[in-house]
Amino acid sequence: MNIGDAARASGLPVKTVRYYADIGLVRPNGRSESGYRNYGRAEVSKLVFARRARSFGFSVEQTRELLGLYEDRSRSSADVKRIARERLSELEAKMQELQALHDELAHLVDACRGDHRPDCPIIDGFAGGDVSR
Amino acid sequence: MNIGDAARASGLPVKTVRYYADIGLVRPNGRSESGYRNYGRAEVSKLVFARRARSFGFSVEQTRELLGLYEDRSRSSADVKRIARERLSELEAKMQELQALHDELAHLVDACRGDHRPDCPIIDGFAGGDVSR
DNA sequence: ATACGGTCTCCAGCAACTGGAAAGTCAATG
DNA sequence: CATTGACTTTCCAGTTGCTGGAGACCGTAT
Repeated sequence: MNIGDAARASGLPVKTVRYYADIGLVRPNGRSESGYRNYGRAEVSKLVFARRARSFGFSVEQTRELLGLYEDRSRSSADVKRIARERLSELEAKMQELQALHDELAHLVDACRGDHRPDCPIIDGFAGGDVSR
Repeated sequence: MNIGDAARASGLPVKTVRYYADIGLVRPNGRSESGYRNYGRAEVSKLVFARRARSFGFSVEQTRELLGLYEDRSRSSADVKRIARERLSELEAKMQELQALHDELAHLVDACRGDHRPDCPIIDGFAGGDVSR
């Protein structure tokens, strides 16, 4: 599997897959005779996982840590569990914020009549939003 | 309200609030005699909104567009509604992906015994993940 | 009056890509 | 078998969105 196929399969741009190979986040399986990077199923899974993690604001280093669990079978599973739990609670917080943003926008769309009057309530709706972190 | 208070209220670093002022994303209400930026309730709401939008991968320009709706009362509300709807469906897609990432991790934590054996199923769980964008 | 924390501007650096150039690879077609 | 065109390689520069630090000014409190 060449880089282009891996990119398509993982939903990442080729450039990014190459970049991840360069920084050692997701290394290819190996190289072909002519120097082409080879990717297999496992690598594509890691790329998908990385894409998801990155898209929710986990840094490359945090993503590397999670992917590290994938690789390092000598790590104790209690350790693995602890790290995964930490990330899980971060994810849950993120989900709440995402819900808040969604609801805010949905409410505003709802309240807006959708005609051509310039006093769309979307404008005023923002002011009352939740201010907590 | 000085920049520090606005930062605290919005959950953003002072540096970032200043940066947003510099690029005109969220401008302060005005300046004090001595040049201090002034922020009010409306500006803080915009900062919160901007923080949320940014934290879910909306670019500064997309965020600016959404905040622009807030400002530009001369824009037709149909236009406003259309843009907001587009963003809403993006948000819903993001929520699904976030749920998938969460479930993946939660399942793995569940399956992991949490003892010190090195063959924690978290490792194997990754390989079977969803590969769609 | 002096200490302190907050604020100002400016400038440099970082993270994570992203785009473009120049050259090599590979499969298919004339 | 030559050549076309898509794909890949490396390298390097540019972009986005902050982030840290220096040096100076502001504002309140002892």
